[in-house]
Amino acid sequence: MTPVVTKVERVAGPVGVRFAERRDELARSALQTLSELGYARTSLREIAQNSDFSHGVLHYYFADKVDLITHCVRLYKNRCVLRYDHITDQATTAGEVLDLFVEALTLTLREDALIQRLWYDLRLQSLFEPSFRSDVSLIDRSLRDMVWRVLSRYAELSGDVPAVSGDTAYAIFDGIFSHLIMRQLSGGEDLERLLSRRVRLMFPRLLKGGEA
Amino acid sequence: MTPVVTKVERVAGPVGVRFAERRDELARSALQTLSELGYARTSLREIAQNSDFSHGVLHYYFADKVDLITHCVRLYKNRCVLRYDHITDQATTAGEVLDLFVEALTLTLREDALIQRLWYDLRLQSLFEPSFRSDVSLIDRSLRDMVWRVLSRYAELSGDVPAVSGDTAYAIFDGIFSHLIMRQLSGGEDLERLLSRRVRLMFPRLLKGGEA
DNA sequence: CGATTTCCTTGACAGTTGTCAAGCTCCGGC
DNA sequence: GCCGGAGCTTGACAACTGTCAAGGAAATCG
Repeated sequence: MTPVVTKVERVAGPVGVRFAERRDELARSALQTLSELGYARTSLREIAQNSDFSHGVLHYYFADKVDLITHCVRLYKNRCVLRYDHITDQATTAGEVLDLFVEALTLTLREDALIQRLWYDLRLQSLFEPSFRSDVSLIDRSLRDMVWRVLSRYAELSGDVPAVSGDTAYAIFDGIFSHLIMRQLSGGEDLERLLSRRVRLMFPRLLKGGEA
Repeated sequence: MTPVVTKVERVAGPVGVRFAERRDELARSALQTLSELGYARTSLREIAQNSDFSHGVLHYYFADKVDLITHCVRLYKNRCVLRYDHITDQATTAGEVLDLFVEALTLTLREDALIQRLWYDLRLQSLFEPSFRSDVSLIDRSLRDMVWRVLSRYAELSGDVPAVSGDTAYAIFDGIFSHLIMRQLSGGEDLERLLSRRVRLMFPRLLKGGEA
């Protein structure tokens, strides 16, 4: 649980900015705690305990629990999409697209497995708690678009055309990736190699390949 | 929440059997409540309220909450695998395998979406709560094997060979199916058609297709 | 029929939860 | 330098949680 107890220092800047920055800081801390314990097991008091503040602060900066978690989800989104943004711009060959995509996925698998698990958790919770739904489905769409951009670019540089829709492609890679995340968190080994193999195997199979 | 308040009637048979049957009955009722509210929002009292019994009974038949939910998961497994068992035996052509598989998936999408959502929920919870892990991963393996049997049979009847491992095939169809379940529960329309299209599109692409 | 086991209800417990209000501390402006 | 308010802590609340024990009802068996 790693309770980091540093000195609370008041940040500079106008009131509105300070408020927004504390919100972000608290949400980042909450994101950490949530990713370790999961939605069902995380209380506001636990979140506060793992931050530099006491539990009352959370209601000074957030209206209620839903407000906080919603803000966490929004924060996650920014971090998440960032890692995949450069791929389509930077790559000049189909192989390069694939390499960069695999590299980005590998990095996420290696370093952000807990956050990823939390994303799967919150996405599911949004099916029970409609308050989260709009924020979650916004992220979901942006992930789908990311996958679609990558696949489209890969197809384009291969002189081909995708054989599946963006939704389908996203669902497929989401399935492959989430299963590897789950295996990793269950103590699996050598999953980065599996990830690379599976993604590289699937990409060419998602193109039309000249056939009607 | 549909609280069904019927008369409690004592079942016949020897003590051991009666005990097991009450356990199943309570677990089935719990399964219903869990699938409506989700793991995080379901309490033992809520489960009891939606059954014909009072909340004390649960501790007469189950050691604790984990014991109950574990039993729920086991019950789910039996119901789940049943629907896909006949496919590989019954089908005599590749097209028939595909038809029966799509039909079974469609039925689950249409009638068991809530239970399916619960399965995804509990599978994720098992990543936080190791007590569930062994039961969950047992079901996960049996689902993977089911998908693998279907794909293998499809390949065999096509005079071909699968191009992907059982894990990969399961991950892909799990991704496709779970995304459709989520969309359905978010109020999506015409998803059975999408399901059929996507599964039929993917099957031939998961075969070697004569190439090395 | 009476006694005993089985089954179930009720009520209570200690702990936890989200929420909020009273009040403290300390910075920034007058 | 002092005062107002922003920022934070503390403590309290009602509701809810899993768990358990005492005891009643009902069926079974001698």
